[in-house]
Amino acid sequence: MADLLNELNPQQQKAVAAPPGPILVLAGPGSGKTRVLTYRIAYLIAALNVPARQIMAVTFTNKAAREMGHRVEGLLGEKTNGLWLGTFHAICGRILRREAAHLPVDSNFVIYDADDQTALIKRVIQEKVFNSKDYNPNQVLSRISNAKNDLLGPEDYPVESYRDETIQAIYAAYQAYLVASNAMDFDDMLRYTAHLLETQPEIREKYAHRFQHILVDEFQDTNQAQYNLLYHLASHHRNLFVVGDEDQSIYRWRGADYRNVERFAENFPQRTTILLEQNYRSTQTILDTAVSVINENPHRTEKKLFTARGTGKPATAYEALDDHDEAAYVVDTIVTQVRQGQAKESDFAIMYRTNAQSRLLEEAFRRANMSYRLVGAQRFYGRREVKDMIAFLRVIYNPKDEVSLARVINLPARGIGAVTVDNLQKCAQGAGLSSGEVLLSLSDGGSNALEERLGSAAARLRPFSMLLADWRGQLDQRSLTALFDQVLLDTGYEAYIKADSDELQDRWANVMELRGVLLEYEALGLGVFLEAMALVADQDTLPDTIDAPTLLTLHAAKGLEFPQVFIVGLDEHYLPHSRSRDDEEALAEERRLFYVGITRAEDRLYLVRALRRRSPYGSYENMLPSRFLSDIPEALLNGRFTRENGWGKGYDVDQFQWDRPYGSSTQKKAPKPPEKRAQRFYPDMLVEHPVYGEGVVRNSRLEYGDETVEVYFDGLGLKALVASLSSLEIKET
DNA sequence: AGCAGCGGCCTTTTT
DNA sequence: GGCCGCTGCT
Repeated sequence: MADLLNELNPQQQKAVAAPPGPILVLAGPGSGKTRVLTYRIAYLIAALNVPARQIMAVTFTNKAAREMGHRVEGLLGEKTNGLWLGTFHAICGRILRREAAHLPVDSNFVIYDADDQTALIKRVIQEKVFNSKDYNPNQVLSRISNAKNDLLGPEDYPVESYRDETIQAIYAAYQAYLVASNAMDFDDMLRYTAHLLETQPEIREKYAHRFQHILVDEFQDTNQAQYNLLYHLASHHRNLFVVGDEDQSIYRWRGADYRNVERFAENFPQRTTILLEQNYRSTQTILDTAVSVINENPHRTEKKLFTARGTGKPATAYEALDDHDEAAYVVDTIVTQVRQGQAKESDFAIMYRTNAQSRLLEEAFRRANMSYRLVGAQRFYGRREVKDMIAFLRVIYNPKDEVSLARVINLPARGIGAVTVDNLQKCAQGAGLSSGEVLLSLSDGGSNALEERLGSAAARLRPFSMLLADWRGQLDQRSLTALFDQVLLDTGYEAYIKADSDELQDRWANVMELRGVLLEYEALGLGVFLEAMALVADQDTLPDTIDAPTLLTLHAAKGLEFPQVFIVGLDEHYLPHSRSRDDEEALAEERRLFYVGITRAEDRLYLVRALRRRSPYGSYENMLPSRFLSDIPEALLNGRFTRENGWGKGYDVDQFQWDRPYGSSTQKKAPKPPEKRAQRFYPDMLVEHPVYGEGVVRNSRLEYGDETVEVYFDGLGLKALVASLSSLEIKET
């Protein structure tokens, strides 16, 4: 074990070998946070002989958990049986299923994801609210989510207005539906666990005694519920080892509160605080760039970040003509370096503020015939066909699941329309049952009363009710994949999904891929499979084996590192995002997001913006450079950013329709005149540009009343030019 | 009941 | 530009 400590710097050693007790590690980016956590776990097991089963380590992503597990096993040279290592939600799931007797749901509860929540809240709003149009489902959900993160139930929901009263009523009904569906959402998992530990002393004692040591990663991003449950879990041994960095707190919108760091200091006055300031990841120039950005944030304890990695190259500043050009620049830079053998594809990451920004990049990569890894954005599990099949399995597993039942009851269409569904739901409500239970009882012809109440709906529902009962009967008799195949067969889902012509056969391939995943859970059972489906995000399933650049949001980039990093979309309204414009705290968080992005880079950083880009609503808009760019000293940049948009037009905030609350249509944009211009440029034409010189047209398209021409210039690569503005001359056709 | 066509509305980030 | 929900036709 002694040699284990030798691999660490003095500060890291101090943290890893700290005597038991509350420990707060404040760690700058790239300072070996994960390393400290893994070594600490190994140290506890190997040096202090703490049984692995008495250690709990909490991370924010499954990927981080998995990695940490591997690393600990690597250090110890053996399996760590009994160690509780996982995300907050996974660990809560484990506790909640064991302690379901104390919950309003049973241990077969299902977890509702964002889509399920939206479906349910829409239904509640429709049913409960007179002027349902005034209540945006996502807004209401976020209010409910905030309340839950603060451990407030419907009855505690703060009411200051009539609108609040309505939201409170929606919250109450939403919660009642969840319970009736034997379901909970992500926030409930934390809230129920915190509540259990707080109100059930024997449960609290059980876990607080068991877990001698609790370790937490990304502590700055914990919310109130998470803090509370940690506090209770650590209430007996008080060995709480937390690692965090307030400058990397980027989940405030999800209830995260970096003041939990202060709270920790207050609740555990005898804590040890350790600072990790040496960076092992980036060049000094990259660190300086990051610091110049983050230093502008108020109320933070300044850290001196230093590295032994040398000065390095200044960040490249690139100002693209438009968003197409931006994507072309990124791909081109990567292609050039790869071709010249200076780098390999997987060295690169491209980061952006919103998922939607990946589209143009993906297209550019595809055009260049280069593969890429796209993190998140519901790549697989968000697909309709995948969610459909999971919904079937969920209803079979838990027939009370109203949201999943509503999704599949008429899928593919089997003559059960809105009226029939409505009848079923009313009947169920009248009988104090769930819709699924009514269906099951219908299938065995048990209750005449129910049948009578259903009336004509009974006949329409019977075939599906028989199917459902049949599937349920098979649940314990046959393998999961056999059941899956049976559902496909009975529903004719294959023909249905293949009939959807526009997306080729991909959809069916996804269904089969899901079947492949299910195969891995044969031994573990449907419940484990469904929980994994709910809690395992797409980014956790990415094969990191392929040699390709990674596309990801700035949020998803936290905790990762790459030799070369592009941060694109460095324009006002994107970073900082326009939704944060009027809120100082939110703006500070946008800045931290930028900081997180910069500090992912090991060797090279590219800061990219575009003079004009497509707004979320379709039209093209002139952009202003991100305010954060002006905080970076020019000496740290190779290249520079203009201070105004490049189109001579004055910048006018009001031209951004996505800034204005919808509904206030005072300045409805005049529809663009459908000015039809003839296309002048075609692929392979030889053209001359006053600045770039001679080039070959790769592609050209008419859009938004103008012609966008992609021209390949020797030595410069691909440029996207706007024909009417760039005085391109045709030299040869 | 189901489908096509249309208009309004919307997009931040994720376990 | 794209989704979703509504409407009106079959």
